[in-house]
Amino acid sequence: MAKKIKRYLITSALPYVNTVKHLGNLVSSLLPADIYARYLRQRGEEVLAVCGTDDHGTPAEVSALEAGMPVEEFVEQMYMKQKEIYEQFGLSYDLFSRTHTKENFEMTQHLFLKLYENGFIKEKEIQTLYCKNCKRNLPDRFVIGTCPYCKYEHARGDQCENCSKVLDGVDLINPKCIICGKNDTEIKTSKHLFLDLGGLEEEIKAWLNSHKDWPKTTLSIANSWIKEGLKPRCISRDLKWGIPIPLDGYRDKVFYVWFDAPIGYISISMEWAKQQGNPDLWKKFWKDPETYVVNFIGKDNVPFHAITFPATLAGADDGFNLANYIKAFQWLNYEKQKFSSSQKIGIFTDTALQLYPADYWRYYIMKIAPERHDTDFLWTEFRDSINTDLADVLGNFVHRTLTFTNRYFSSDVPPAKNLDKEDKAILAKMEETGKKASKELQKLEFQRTLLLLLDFARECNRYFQLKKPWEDWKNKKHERAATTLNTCLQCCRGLAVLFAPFIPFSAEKIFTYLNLSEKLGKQSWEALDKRIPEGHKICKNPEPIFRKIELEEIVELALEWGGDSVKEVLKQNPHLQDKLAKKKEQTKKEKTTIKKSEGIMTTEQISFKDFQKLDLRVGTIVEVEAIKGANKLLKLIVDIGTEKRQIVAGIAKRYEKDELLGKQIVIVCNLEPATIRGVQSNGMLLAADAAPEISILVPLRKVPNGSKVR
RNA sequence: AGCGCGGUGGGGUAGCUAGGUUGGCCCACAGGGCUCAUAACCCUGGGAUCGGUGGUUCGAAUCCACCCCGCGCUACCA
Repeated sequence: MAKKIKRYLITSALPYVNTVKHLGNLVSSLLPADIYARYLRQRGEEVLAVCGTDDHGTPAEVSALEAGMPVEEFVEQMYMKQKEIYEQFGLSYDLFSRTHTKENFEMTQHLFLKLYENGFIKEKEIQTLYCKNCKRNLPDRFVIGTCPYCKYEHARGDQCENCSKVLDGVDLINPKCIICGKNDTEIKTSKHLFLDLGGLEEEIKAWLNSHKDWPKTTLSIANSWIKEGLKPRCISRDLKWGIPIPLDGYRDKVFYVWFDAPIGYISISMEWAKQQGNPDLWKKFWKDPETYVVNFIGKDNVPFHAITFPATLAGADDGFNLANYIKAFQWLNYEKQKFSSSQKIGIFTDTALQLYPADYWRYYIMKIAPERHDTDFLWTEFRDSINTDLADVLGNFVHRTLTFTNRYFSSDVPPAKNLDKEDKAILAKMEETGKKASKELQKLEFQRTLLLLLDFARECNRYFQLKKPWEDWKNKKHERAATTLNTCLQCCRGLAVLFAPFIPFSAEKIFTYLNLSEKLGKQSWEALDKRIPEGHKICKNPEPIFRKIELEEIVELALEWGGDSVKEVLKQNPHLQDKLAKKKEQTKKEKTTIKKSEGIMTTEQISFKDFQKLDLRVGTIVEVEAIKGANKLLKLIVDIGTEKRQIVAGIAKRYEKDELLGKQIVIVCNLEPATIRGVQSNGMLLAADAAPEISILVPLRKVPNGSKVR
């Protein structure tokens, strides 16, 4: 931190292109980067803030296949969509681009060749799978099959999620292509390229050690990688979608997505420079050591920003700046659950904008930003924060000041004469808040900054209340009331300046109502001694800045999108119960329809004979036991009449021992045995999979154990 | 199982890496005030054995040990 800072380069983790992102993605990298950038620009600093979509990798290809579109087109569309959403959120990047650009191709290939020249690229022959039917190589998750270790049948080509053993696609028993679902594969041997992280370990270690002030999240994850020792990582893939490898013998391969993605930060800066008409402009941000580089990321991204990307730059040895600060955020949960794109849990950025103004989201999620540990998005807290902090405290102070000025001083900023102790105190508090908050934000402490700002807003209300200008007016002490209101108007201006990075749209509104012509984006927190001149006309018809959120609204939203935090609210507000019941029914219906249309129903018919192959029988659960080392699995002993069967079921998350004991269930008796987590499973129970809910099928009436099911 | 994070009044949290006046803040709750304002704002109050046990210390929410509970990760999901 001792270095001289001339300018700032700010990066947000590049959002992956295949889906619309949720609030969790927003809070961990996109939004804080914007707030920081806005704050610095207000201070008059030279700032370059870049971001863009991460376009390559197999998930994009899979999504494109599902959508029935060429990858290129699909990715282009998703890029446009995401870009538009972020603009609506007020994210003020100097450029929001993507990684599928000419610039990124060039820079990625350039850095790779440097690494190659410097001896940090290793070649190794490995075996990979190829689907003869699709005529496609099957790296990583393009293939599933049975795990050779635990016999789990849906192990992926990179790892078995059941026993967590790291796999190679060729290890899988009965490997299947996920595109065509067929086992028409063959093993191919080919050479691949590896980034020799081990050779760069000392350099990375030293760099990490020189940054003890980084968030604990960043350091602990990075250090655990170091502790395990850095192994070579494969950076090539037998795919078409990606950046081609510029090396003989590898020209039919592309770079693995994690290699080219962070290089996007550089290439997007280059694109920006071109747009500025000065193609070399990016160099002062990336190559001048007096630039301060900050990465904003979620905790999953730490290895790439604290290990592999710096290793890439260090190994290329081409004068690129490494990050000076890596701000890693933990997870934002949604109503105590994990945000999940695949399971559609949580609020997504496009939906959010349809529900409430961007500033509402910006404010609340930064207020609860997971800076030190995971936090929860709760509808009830969302409403409380918006209503209390924004509407009551901030918005209402501004509104009462403006209204008073309009009514009693015919919209003129009244003169301030003979400032007393309290007048001076509140103005001093404003300047002090600016300085203190500035210090916090320079340390990237977002929540602490916000608390300081809010504290000042409360102080403003306290001041108004204490000075009672309405009383002064009635008692003909007009001059005194004038001084109070003048002071309040100065505070309104200060509040707008202070809150601007967090809620830019609303801050701008305040400036408009104050009828100020100066640029809000240029007002430094550390220069809050500027004053609106006496006699300045303010806007005549100010509206409340923030509309409050009704209780009913969030109850409905929680019902629609899920959320337990409103349960307590409902208990206390029985009149909302009816609404709940009706809505619930409706949602249920909708959900069922969705499931039906979404679920892939097979069109392939089977004969009755085929069906008869299944030996389904009723049994009673007589024993239940947790399986050590597995948090989803239970070992069940089921009495099926002729014998007691041991089966393993992945239901531990939803079922307790007591709920299961003595219940009759249906099991598949002639399923081939499997060993799961070291425990034999001789059959499978039937249950409806409505993730995350699991509902076990039971016979409606009691029947003898062993009864056949058909 | 390993790793990470957490367990603070009814809810949400700060503090805890540098241990020391009455454990801070927001919401909710109770009482009061005010009426300029979006039924807002202001004041006062009740309420916590700081997950448990043991230890270090003159002194621990804060350090150490063990244990219990929750969550997450171990997958290129922020």
